[in-house]
Amino acid sequence: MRFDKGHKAATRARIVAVAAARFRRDGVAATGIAPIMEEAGLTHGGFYAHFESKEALVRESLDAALAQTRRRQEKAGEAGLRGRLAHYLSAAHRDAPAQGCAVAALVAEIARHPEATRALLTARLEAIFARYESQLPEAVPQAARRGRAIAIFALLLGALQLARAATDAALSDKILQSGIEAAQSLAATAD
Amino acid sequence: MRFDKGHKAATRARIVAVAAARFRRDGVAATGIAPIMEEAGLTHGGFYAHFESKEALVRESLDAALAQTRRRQEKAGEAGLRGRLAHYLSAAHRDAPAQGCAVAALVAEIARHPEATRALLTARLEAIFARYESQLPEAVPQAARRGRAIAIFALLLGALQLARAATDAALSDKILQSGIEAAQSLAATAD
DNA sequence: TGTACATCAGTGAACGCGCGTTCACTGATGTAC
DNA sequence: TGTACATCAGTGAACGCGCGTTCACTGATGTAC
Repeated sequence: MRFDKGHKAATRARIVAVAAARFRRDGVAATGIAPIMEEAGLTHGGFYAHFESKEALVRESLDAALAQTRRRQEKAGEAGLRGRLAHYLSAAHRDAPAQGCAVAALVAEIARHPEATRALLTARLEAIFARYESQLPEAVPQAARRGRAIAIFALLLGALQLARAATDAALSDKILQSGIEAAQSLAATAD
Repeated sequence: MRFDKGHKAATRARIVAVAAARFRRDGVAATGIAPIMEEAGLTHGGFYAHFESKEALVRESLDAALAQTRRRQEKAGEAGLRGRLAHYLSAAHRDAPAQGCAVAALVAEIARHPEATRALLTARLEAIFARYESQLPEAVPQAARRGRAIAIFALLLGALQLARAATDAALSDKILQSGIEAAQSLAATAD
């Protein structure tokens, strides 16, 4: 069969979207090419017409996932850093890893991936840090801003992971809440 | 052949030690039974005389890894919380995940594991939080102590993961340093 | 207008490989008689 | 003291399965003549 112009690009985008969700939900190593292609409505043989390797798909879908959550975070962050923190450490975010922050879901696994994938993540991290930094109150002095932004993001990411792993619901909620409070404290402290 | 009394227990401990290192270094999903057994000097067929399943080994080695690093952290923490933070976010810890904190290496992956494994991790997290809480300065009021301890650990864990993923050495060092400073700030703030 | 051919996204079978798990067997030693 | 047997940690081959990757092929449409 012959296809519409733009058909292949649409298929490719569908594969990336499926992969972005499944990698975050199940991890990269635990997710096969065949199940991804099947969920995209295709047979697995066609994969290599779109991507050079599984690792190339990892990079594409990591990028897509981060762009997706960035848009959502920007919206939540319109009301300031406080809204951004509450959004990141919400029960909804904890309970929907497939649609959530790819850094929280995959950073430890990607640290073991090839240089190219780690380099892409590093570039995206720089942008994330810059966004958090720009929302810090003016009272935080220039020299401390970048470090503070990094620490706040590390805290959010760690707390989200802990909250996801905990089997005790009360503890999980407590972790989220403690994370928000501590992040606010870090943002507000001037020294 | 017949073996010494205690031989089987020694073999079992060797398997657990190898697994504890490899799981932290490569992740659970990316580590096979056969390579673990081979590194322990055995053939893979004997595995099920020692463990009910791979998942049982995951639990045993998670426990062993946490007990090992706990001992090391206790030593670093003798000089107080400050020593503990510096030890956790040291370049040495970042560069040796196989011998480091199992929570930082595996929490996201374990969040996707069966209930029994997550429950074990949850119990160990409670103990970790309690240890951090006990080292907070007395100035931190009672009602805030537990949340503060949780947030500090989340911050350390997130910063260590970010530092491990970053390909830029200067950024990686900056992440560690920012984590230490922010954790100290969280520990010291009384409000 | 009608025929022949080129295009190319997707199919489906196959490649070698490692996975977790099972199981019949080995063989050195200890125990029973 | 000497023989027969029980023990059991570890071996090695095999199970079915899914992995990432390759490739000859399909078949509907567009283009050339």
